[in-house]
Amino acid sequence: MITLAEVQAFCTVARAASTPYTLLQAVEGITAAMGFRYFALVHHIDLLNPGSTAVRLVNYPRNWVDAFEEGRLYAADPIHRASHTTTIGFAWSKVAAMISLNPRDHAVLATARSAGLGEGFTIPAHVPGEVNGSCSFAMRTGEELNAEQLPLVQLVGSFAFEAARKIARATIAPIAAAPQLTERQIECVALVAQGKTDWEIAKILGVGAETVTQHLKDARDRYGVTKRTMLAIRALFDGAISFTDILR
Amino acid sequence: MITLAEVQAFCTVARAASTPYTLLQAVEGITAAMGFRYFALVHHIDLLNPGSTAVRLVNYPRNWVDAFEEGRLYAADPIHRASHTTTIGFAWSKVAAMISLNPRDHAVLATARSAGLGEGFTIPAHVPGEVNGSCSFAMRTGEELNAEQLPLVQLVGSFAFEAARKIARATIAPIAAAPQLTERQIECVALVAQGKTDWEIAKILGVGAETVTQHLKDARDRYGVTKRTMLAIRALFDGAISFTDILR
DNA sequence: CGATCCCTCCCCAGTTCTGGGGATAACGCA
DNA sequence: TGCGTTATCCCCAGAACTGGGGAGGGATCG
Repeated sequence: MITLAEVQAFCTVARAASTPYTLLQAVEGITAAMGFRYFALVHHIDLLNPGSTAVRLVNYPRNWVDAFEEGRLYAADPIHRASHTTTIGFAWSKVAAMISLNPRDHAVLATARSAGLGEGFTIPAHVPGEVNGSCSFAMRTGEELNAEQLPLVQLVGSFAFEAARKIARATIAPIAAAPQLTERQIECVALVAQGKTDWEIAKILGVGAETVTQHLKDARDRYGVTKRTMLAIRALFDGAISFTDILR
Repeated sequence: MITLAEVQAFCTVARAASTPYTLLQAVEGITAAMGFRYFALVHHIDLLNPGSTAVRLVNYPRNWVDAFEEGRLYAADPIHRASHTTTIGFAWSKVAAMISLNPRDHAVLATARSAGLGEGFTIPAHVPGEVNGSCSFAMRTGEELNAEQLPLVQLVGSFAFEAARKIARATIAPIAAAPQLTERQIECVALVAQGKTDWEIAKILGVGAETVTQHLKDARDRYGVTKRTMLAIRALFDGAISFTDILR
């Protein structure tokens, strides 16, 4: 049984880790200390740039990893799918109650079992605008989870993922400084992000359609982009608008 | 100083709570036990929107809540914005290092302080396809956080939010079940998010422009949207694409 | 006072999207 | 074998966007 003090120590180490290798060692250590055999700290795919900035620390059995990649299971993996429906960790044995499993899912789970993966616990990690991720810990086939310590396992998973995320993010070049939009421009951009046309935005704001067109023209200029889609995404990225503004 | 056992007890109670009131009482109790005075367990949505059934358990000072709603600060609240950039809890004093604060943000924070809200700690909660949420705990002005116990506070926040989410799930309309796009569709959407035209995307993918148009047509259909801007933002929100795919 | 910024409105030409309607071929699944 | 899904290509008409140009009024600031 792991203690809170050990978790806090791991937290400190993880937070200070500046390379994947440092973090990997820390995760290996705490995985064993928690009584687990395997871990997988991953972003759920990055189809466009595989490997580049995506988080990926795994010590699963080799034959399972191979099967996973060969079968392109990352998008369909039921554990990953289940992790997209919750904010806290869950035991793999509870997955059937979280999502509906199709025959293919059962096949995936069976393959995992035959590769030596037993019961596991997965902590989801989502940030709007980032590929979904998760941190999983697993036993060998036949061993049982210690339900008592699962809250601590969840903490470890959260800290581990955030540490990996920070390391991955550090490798990304900073984007150009965010220009300041005027209030009116922000209102227009927020409505653009909702898929409104210039005419609709004009009605909503109570001004002429040409005025809206002009505000968006100016806003595009400030960001140095030529498409309203890019405008919306840049504004979203630097916080000029938020998902909260857009989706209801 | 709260103990792990107390957190686990709260976890059990929260998990079993079936009404907002039961949960509210549990949260009130643990808030005090952790040495906090205030809590806010909320979905980040338009609070004034009538008929909204989102999570909302708050005991912040009355005058702050009023100012918050009157000024429609929920969308711009820097604490909420900061919570959209991380997977783990953070102290409010660290917000300036997480996002860039504009004059309006400083005004919001000043208003909060003058309403009696001191230092606080916020645990983000995001599920793909659902509105963002968070669980915050705050002290009175002048009191200090106990850094030692923040990991436990984070656990409490996570469990509390998930419990509230479960209670509200029956009544919350998800933004829409996140549809699964095909690989090709995702590639097209990612390039759309970069501001590329159909013709440019066609060149990049080495297919005809009509094919790209068709993929985007299909993708829009799956999300039930009519504009490519909305398509890009929805795909971004539920993790089909990410900012790192888009911005260099 | 002039300079600068913001909001408002207008015109125009060309490009790009969007929503209809088609079609063919490959693949896996039942 | 047939059925569904995916990827590829095609046509068209109308709506929407984009990048030029210009102009007036109000506010602020030095």
